[in-house]
Amino acid sequence: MKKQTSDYFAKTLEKGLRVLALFDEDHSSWTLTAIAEKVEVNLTTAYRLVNTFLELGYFKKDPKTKLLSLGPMAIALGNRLLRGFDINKVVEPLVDEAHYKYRISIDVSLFHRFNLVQLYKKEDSNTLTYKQETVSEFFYCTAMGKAVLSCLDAAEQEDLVERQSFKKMAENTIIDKNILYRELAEIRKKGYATNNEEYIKGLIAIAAPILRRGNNTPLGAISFTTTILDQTLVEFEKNYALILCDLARKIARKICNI
Amino acid sequence: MKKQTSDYFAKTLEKGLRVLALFDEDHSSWTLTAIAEKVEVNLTTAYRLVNTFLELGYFKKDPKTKLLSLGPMAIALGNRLLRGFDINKVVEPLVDEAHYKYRISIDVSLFHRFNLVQLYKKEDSNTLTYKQETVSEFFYCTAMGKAVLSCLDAAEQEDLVERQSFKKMAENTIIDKNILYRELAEIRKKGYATNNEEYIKGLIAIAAPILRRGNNTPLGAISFTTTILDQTLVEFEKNYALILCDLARKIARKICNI
DNA sequence: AATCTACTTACTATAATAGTAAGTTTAAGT
DNA sequence: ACTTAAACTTACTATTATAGTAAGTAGATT
Repeated sequence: MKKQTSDYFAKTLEKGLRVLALFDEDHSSWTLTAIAEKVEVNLTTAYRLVNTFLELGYFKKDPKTKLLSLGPMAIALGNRLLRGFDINKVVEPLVDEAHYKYRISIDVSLFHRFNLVQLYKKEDSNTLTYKQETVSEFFYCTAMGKAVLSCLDAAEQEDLVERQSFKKMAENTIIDKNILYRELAEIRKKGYATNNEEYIKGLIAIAAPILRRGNNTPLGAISFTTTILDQTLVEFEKNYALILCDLARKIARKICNI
Repeated sequence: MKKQTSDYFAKTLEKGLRVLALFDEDHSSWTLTAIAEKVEVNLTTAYRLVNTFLELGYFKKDPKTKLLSLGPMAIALGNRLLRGFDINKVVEPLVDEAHYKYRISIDVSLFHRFNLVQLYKKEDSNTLTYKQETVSEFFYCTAMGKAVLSCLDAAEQEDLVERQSFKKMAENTIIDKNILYRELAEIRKKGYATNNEEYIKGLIAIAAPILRRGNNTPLGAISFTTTILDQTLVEFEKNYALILCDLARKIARKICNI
């Protein structure tokens, strides 16, 4: 969080966006009270925001239950936002191609303000899957997170590591900073990171950083995911590590200018 | 446009949403001045809104050109909005299935406040395509528009017809209201509408209304689109009209409660 | 160097919003 | 059917955020 007390910051807009961001596939409807609580605004303020969304067609309200959910205009906006993002035009076809060729679950995220923001995801429909956060702060226990961490300079790396919760997510979660630092050094040499059931039991992944051209700072990361029911991590690495790193470089080359 | 002078309408939020909605695949970057003009706000106001989006990560700004484009948070929002809309969960698989089975371009839109808002689209990648608006007010010259018009009651139908511009979009565009009314009556009987190069030269389509259960008012429409390079309208109708109407009914059955 | 254009900042009157509190509706329990 | 509680809606104002004017700055172009 920054200052945001500047003369040039529209607070009402920020609150509105926070309301809008409450809605996702697991939370497709909300009560007014819940919105007011989550966004931390007065009930009347929440009412005004919600009413604005209703008037504009972004929300709809069940007349009986008063439950609020997204309306047609929200979809139109969602469509536009995804298509209006120039990177998507580049990343989508590359990811789709690899997905159809190798039949694996692929995920591309951008590194942004201490978060990994999901840009594009392609899942194999015949495999187990897991709920992916669109904005995640789990750098210490995910392949993508470690991939990004590994190629930050020392100061930034430490800064980000210090922000981690080091909560034990699964049996293999690394909760010792020193072990993590050692692994990060190795990842940097190898060029890609692994997730050996460190986030969710049974879930394994490999991920490579997508590097900015020139200064080699991480722009984001790409990961391949599967489960131990399908193959072992060793097999997975042997089969796909090269392809993964190659794809990461391809994407980096195409989106030099962000 | 409604009153919107109510105590319970957040004007700043509305303006912000108007700014956000400027971005789409054809307009992925804007100058501040252009935004101020389009949204019809003072330059300073535009600056404040834009700055808010920048602070929050929804926009990014090219430091050299000052051009504004969407940032990672906008993608995250786009993803959430599309996934948070419960109807999508129902419509997507049905449309995808039909698309893969018949290899045609399918478009599902919702009827909302005198507009058709695109909900989901699946295009055949090997055919010619056209720029599709996510929100369109062309009811008189599109198959989906006519499909929706055809099943409104007399008063609403007239209301909506009166709102049309009747601009000559292509050679076959219907610009005579009486001819349109006659065609709408026929469409109602047939159960689906056609577009015989009335919107864009070479583009043909068939569309069926998606009807609310119970009162039979139109909730939206579904269309199949192709070009005259691929088949004639007569062939297209013969091949797909039944499938189309069937799919419309299937979707209607699933989304009874919106 | 001069000029133009587009962006950024400063300042303040005005209009928008936050918050309190008082209605109102709806649902559930008696 | 009546009572109560919870959630939503509306009314009212002090306060604050925002709009708009205007001045200043940076970058590009001549």
